[in-house]
Amino acid sequence: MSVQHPTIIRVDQGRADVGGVREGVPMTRVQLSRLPGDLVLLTGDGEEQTVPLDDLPSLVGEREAGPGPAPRWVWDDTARWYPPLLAAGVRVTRCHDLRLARRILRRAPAVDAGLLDGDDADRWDRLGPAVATEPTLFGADDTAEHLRADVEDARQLAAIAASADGRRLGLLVAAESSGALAAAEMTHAGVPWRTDVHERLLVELLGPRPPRGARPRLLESAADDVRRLLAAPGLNPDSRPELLAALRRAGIEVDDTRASSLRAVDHEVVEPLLRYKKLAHLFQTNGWAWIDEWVSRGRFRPSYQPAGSATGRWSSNGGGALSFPMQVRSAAVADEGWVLVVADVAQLEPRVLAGMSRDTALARAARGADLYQGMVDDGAVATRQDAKLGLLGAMYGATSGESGRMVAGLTRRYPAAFGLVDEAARAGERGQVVRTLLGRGSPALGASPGRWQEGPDAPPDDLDALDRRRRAHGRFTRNFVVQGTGAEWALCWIADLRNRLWRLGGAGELDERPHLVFFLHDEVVVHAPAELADAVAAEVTEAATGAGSLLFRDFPVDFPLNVSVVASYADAGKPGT
DNA sequence: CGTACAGGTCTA
DNA sequence: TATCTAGACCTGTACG
Repeated sequence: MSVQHPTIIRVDQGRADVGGVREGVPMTRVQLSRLPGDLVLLTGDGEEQTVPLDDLPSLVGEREAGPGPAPRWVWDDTARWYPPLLAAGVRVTRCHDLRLARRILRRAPAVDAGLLDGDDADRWDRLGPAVATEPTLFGADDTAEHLRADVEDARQLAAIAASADGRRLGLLVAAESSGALAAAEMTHAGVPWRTDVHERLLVELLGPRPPRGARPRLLESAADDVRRLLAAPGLNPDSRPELLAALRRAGIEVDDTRASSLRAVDHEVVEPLLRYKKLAHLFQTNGWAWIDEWVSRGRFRPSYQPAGSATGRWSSNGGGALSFPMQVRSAAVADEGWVLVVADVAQLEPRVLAGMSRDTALARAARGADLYQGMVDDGAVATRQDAKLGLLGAMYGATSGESGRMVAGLTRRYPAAFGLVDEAARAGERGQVVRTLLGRGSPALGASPGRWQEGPDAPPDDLDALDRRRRAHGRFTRNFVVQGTGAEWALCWIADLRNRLWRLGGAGELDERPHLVFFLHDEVVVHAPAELADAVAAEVTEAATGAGSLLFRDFPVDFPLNVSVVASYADAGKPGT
């Protein structure tokens, strides 16, 4: 029934091990399909087997333990299958996430979409991400019931094999699937969190925890100061109209109540008002209620959604992992005898741009720890700040101002790199699809999840609006190729790192060994026994090198890391980008 | 009454 | 002469 394709990803340099695929060793694929009545259908190697859902963890655990190589588990959604396995203490080496892979293949320009048609194709297309819930073996949610993983797997493998971009798409799908494993594992393990430290911080800044619905004491006193200085006794500072009116009455002319606008005003109310806003934000987004909801058993467990944004970057739908505020990072503290190894890539996207455009001049500037300084040393720009402005302008599509002027000058110096983003922008303006290095396609012009996407009044009839829209889409596609390829680099990085950490030692479960606890675009946090700190730091660095050679093969681009070994996340050194 | 949006603040 | 990318999430307010 199942079609066997040896999906071997050749790794040309380094020993990066993205999908857990070792060179030359064909992997056995085992497809898991949910059947009615709490049953699971296992297929693969031409065999079929039906087992009760409850038996799955032990079955998977045995295959993972050996003696032979662990299979690649093929399932509809990692977020649906993996949390229960983790809860049962079972770690999986490799998988193929059919939902994520299908989204990639559906949009990939290099894939023949017809090869993805067939039984239940529309249901596969509509499959949304499983919501992270309690790690029980499936709830009442049966949206994926009856979907045959083996049938879909065969379609996807055929589509990849037939594509001119097959090697790259194969790598992308493997990396994406590994990322999904890492995401589930990070939510499972969680960031070590000292609630007592967090609460002490809250009490210090806000006062004791107030009863439900009330403001904490120091927040209320900031509000009182504002009311007094504006002579507005009943003012609710949370209400924009009220606040704006009160400011005007006091002779303060501002168009909005943003902190940056207020800072420009010379008036004694500014200080308490800014203080109020800062404290209110802390109270509302990372206060006691946040602890209640997102911290359990000493761990902060945000939920990640791999490829949640169009570019392939992860998004988050709970816990706010994407805006993990600096202010409370001091509560992220390693366990006794353990450390946090925090690593982030310096200037990821400019480096990725140098690699994908094979711009030798920019790659030369990227040699070393500071790409912007490299551009200065190269004589391309006068200052580091100019280099940064120019590069960011090129990647974001700046046309005016200081940034826009820098772009013009740098285009002559780095024609390949700047030409690549320019071409992506022009393609987007023409309404064409662009792709990342590994072949992820951008959403079509009308289909972007924007505010105007559909409805009878969708196409603006005036030409100005239409033109603005096309240019905005051009800026989007311009950024898409770089941000998306950056996301692919990061995916390869954590996929490889995840396996390196597992091999690093220990015999226990995932959270008894060095393991990933946090990932955010270009930064990772590993929780590890103190005596393994140096080894972890080395693996993090080697994984970064491996990711570079996976993406750019023989074209040399440096990806230097800032690595800190710390007790508390707040102590991690973060040199500016 | 519930939902949608606007405006704000945080992140890379 | 001008807003230069991608997100989450909170509140108050307008709307159906």
